[in-house]
Amino acid sequence: MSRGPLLSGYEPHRRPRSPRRGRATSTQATLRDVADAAGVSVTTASVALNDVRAGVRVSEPTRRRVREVAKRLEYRPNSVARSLRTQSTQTIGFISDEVTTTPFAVSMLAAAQAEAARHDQLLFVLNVGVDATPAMQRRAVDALVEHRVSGIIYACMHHREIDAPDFLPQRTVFLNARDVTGRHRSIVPDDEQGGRLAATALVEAGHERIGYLDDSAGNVAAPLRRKGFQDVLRESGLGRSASWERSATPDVSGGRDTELFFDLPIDQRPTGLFCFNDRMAMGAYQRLRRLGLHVPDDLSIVGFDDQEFIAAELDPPLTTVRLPLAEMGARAVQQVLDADPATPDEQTVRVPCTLVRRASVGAPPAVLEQG
Amino acid sequence: MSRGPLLSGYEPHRRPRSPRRGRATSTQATLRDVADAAGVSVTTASVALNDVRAGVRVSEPTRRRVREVAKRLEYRPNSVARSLRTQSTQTIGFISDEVTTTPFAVSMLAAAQAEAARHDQLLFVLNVGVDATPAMQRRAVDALVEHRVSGIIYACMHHREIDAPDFLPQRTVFLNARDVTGRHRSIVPDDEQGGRLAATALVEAGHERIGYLDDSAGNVAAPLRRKGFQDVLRESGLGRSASWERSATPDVSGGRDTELFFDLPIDQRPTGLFCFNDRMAMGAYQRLRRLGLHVPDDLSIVGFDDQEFIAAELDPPLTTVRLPLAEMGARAVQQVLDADPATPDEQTVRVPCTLVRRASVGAPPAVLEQG
DNA sequence: CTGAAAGCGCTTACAG
DNA sequence: CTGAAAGCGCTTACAG
Repeated sequence: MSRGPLLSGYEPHRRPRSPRRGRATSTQATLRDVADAAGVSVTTASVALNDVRAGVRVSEPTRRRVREVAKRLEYRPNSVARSLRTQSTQTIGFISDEVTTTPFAVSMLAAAQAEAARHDQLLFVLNVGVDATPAMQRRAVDALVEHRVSGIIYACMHHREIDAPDFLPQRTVFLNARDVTGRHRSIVPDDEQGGRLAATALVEAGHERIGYLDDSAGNVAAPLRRKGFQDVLRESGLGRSASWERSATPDVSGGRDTELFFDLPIDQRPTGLFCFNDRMAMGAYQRLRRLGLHVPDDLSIVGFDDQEFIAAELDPPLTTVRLPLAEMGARAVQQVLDADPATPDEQTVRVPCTLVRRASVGAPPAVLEQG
Repeated sequence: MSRGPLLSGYEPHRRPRSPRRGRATSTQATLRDVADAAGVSVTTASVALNDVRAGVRVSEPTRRRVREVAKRLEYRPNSVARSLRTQSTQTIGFISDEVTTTPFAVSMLAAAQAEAARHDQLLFVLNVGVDATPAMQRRAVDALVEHRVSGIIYACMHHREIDAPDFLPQRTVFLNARDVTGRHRSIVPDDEQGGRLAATALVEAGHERIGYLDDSAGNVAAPLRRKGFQDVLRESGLGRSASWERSATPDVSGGRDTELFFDLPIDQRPTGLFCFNDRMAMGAYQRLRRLGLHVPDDLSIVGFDDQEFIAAELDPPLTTVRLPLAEMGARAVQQVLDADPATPDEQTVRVPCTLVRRASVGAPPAVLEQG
């Protein structure tokens, strides 16, 4: 029954309505077109194509015929009509606080989209700046609500805490941000556990004096990472010294321009350093280089983020903690689609980080061992 | 007329239909709800809210009343219904060949979304891998077509040439890719002009022997950049030598592991180097460093891409050519929305690159001048 | 197994 | 200036 390609002749429409129908150009075939061409009712065509109660609702030959016609006419169901009828668009809104703008956290988006596709959902992606006014945010949310998305994911580039505005629909989940009102579910990385990972990597390599280059910009991740880091040091019975801790802007210049501990007597300086993020670590590399020092011979370094094009490309490649951004993105979609609201104590999901071992961690300098 | 917040009482629905309507929870108000509460017909409510022929179609007092009620009920028009009726979803599909996955070209997406918002359009974002089979691509396109997007943007991470599959709707535009069938419009960066920019920067700094580290991976941008580069050298009356040209994989290792020209006699080596991209330039930095050489004192370097977190963060910061990704993304949306199909010779839009001057270009080493 | 009918929530001629 | 009616393209009781 292959009567040639695209839009070949079939029985003319019985439909008397629009005279515009020349069918010359590529008007999309409707379900009615299919039904007419197959000689069945629209009801039957619908059922046949959707396989509702397959085999019993519609006879197999009819089903086949409808499907063949649909194929021949290149029928594509109109999900707009379907959505209106079923009161369900297969659609999720993804609002981002710059994640689409900054390469940094884009894997959240990619993973969210992939997970959405797995559930036959499409993603509307909307970028509002970090500095968006409430009015701008509201406009973004409204656009999504008007399109009747089944839920909204509000994603942030950096782990943040947010006082959720009240114009957000019930079915909103925060991604890489925690809603402090507790009204919405939140998915965040487990920064504290990540900090533990970093410290552990250094401790296990034999370091006993470990410094920390902290963030001075007030990221909510900072105290968490620091806590995990310090807990491990304490549990390992290692000392701490205020002179081993520094803080700076969380970027390359922060890492490069911060004076480290090389003014300390050689037997009192840290032999390992944990940096709040990879960019600071990159800056620390640059500073060491200017000092004629080497990683990891003179100083072992652990970063945070496993940032693409940085961590793996540094010389030597950086050992770092990887944020579970992809998993977080996927989880966000699952949460949005998940019917039952989480119990209160499950409102915040913390996804664990992983350690990526590369070449920036080595044993402590031998000369210092005996110091 | 502020009768309290959300869903406060108004005249009960005359609508006898669904008994499900408890209105207890947050059911979205419909236009009919608004009309009932305002004591007008649905027609009038629609016209009042949409400002059709403002002032003449509906009296000002009526208009105001309807709007007040709409506000009180937190009415949000249902664009699904509107789309079905008007046969126009305000929606564009953005299919990406990994752009959402790789931080690299994400600004195309961000700019496209911003431009779309400017036209009251929402973007469906879909990521298909570079290695997606035709069947997978088709599924992505179908999903978009079923949602009746008004057009599709097919974005590629790297400048490519594509033989457009025939299942793409007419209104598709390629972004960062050229459709070789000529059936669709394409927006690409002007790599040749970018190559000219790079060469010019070096020539103007006084370099007379300029090397090129080319891409060996077959990127379509490579011959274009090389041509622009070489044209400028020729026009400047500078010589060329095969021994000044190398090619390697377009990443950090490619730049780092390629032997440059330091085996040549000092008065015959290039004093400037143009790298196919920033990552190769980053690799070249690393190699020079191992050789104990400095940028730009020993070698001036120009990259390509102005890649975030790399170009500006290198030590010294890299002079490079910036791809007009944001402008390209915005143009793509304009093209999709643009009713009149371009004339054949306008099928491909080439957007110019810009030079970003930083610190990796200096004068040629003095010692070599006299060579 | 099949079809006629209602209705999702809008917009837009059309008639008053 | 206002409203009743049709219809966008589907799905889904409901009745045969």
